[in-house]
Amino acid sequence: MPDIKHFDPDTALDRAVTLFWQRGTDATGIADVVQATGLSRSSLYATFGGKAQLQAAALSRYLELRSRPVFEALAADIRGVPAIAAFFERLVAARCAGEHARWGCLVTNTHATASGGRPEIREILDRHHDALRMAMRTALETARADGQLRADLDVEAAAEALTLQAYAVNLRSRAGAEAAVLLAGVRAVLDGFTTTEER
Amino acid sequence: MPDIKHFDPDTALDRAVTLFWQRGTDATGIADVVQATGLSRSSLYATFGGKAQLQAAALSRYLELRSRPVFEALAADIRGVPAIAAFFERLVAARCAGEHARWGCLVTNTHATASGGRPEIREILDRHHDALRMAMRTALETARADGQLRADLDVEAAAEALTLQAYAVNLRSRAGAEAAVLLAGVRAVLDGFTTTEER
DNA sequence: CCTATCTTGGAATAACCGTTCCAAGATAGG
DNA sequence: CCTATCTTGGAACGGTTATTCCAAGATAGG
Repeated sequence: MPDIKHFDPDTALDRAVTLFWQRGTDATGIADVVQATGLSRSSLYATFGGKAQLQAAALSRYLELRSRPVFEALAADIRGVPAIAAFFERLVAARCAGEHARWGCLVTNTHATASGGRPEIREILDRHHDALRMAMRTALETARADGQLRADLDVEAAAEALTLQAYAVNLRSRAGAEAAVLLAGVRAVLDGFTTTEER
Repeated sequence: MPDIKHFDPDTALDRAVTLFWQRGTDATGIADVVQATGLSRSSLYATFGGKAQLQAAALSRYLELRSRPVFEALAADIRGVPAIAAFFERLVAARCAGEHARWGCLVTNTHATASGGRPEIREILDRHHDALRMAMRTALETARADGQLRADLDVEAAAEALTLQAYAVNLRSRAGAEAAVLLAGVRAVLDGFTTTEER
């Protein structure tokens, strides 16, 4: 009996993700979302229920659609250290050039915002952090099994360090940092983890 | 002949710094600054000239008063790698406990905000980045002269890497990261830079 | 003491924020 | 085709935003 939605919620959510990602969540108004999606305020509120929930949904969708696949590719890459290097090369490239250049990472950006303190948002930030850290750990363990790593390296700590390094790359790229500089920094960390023979 | 100011501009600016640092610049309204400083809107605008300029002044003051002294202490510390380790230990301690716990770093936070794109703000961010990187480089060169570093370490790249690591510590601490985890990550990076005999 | 000149307090303003509401429109089962 | 039920467009709302303005007050040189 009832009417059905005249639009695709996921498509609309993707538009919101783009806005929040590029301009910043706090700087993006509902009016901007209305204009970008083409749908009305009524439909927006009926579907997502307010800006806070829309932000949480957008952040979660960014994590699952933008971050997760890359993390899974890293964890599945059996090359070890070269897999991690490739991850960072593609990360830096995406952050400094192309369609999303200088946008940073929506999750990383959210860390510094006021909304980053809300429990529901915080939970997504932690989920993102754990996902990346675990992927790094898997890649490092593969590298260890292949004898690519220093014997005394703490894999757990190294995974955390690389995850932190990725956050900083996201952050600094938004402020215009050069790709070569970011890559050199990442490589310095990675080189410190590998065996002398590997270098 | 004219009247003089009935307040100390620097004291008022410090109050603004505290607000921007804790709550976030975008989330802090002029009304909040008025209340925290105790002075009126007229005096605020006559002295600082609008929120954008107030933000730039506050960010610059944070850099000179909060960051710069710590950077200079790092550069002046002749211990080398232990000096860098001490820098990070105090950083993590300050970010996770005490008066400013979970506030992050005002400069780091600003990277992710919309205002971080404005040229005047961007210039301060770069100034901060260069200051920390140079301090790291000086400490690393001291360490190198003392034979504490791996022979093939690129000091320039290592300084960038440590600077990036500091940003990530600032960022993640605001989201509630544990001090021990952050320290372990930092130590993993630092251990990778030192000679095997030092470990 | 007087007056030119700045500072100060606080009201006023216009734009914008997220959110709500309701009449009109669209849909699909009966 | 009819109708119950949801969706949609768009106006409206109260609150907050940064900013401006002006009369009243304070200051210090003459």
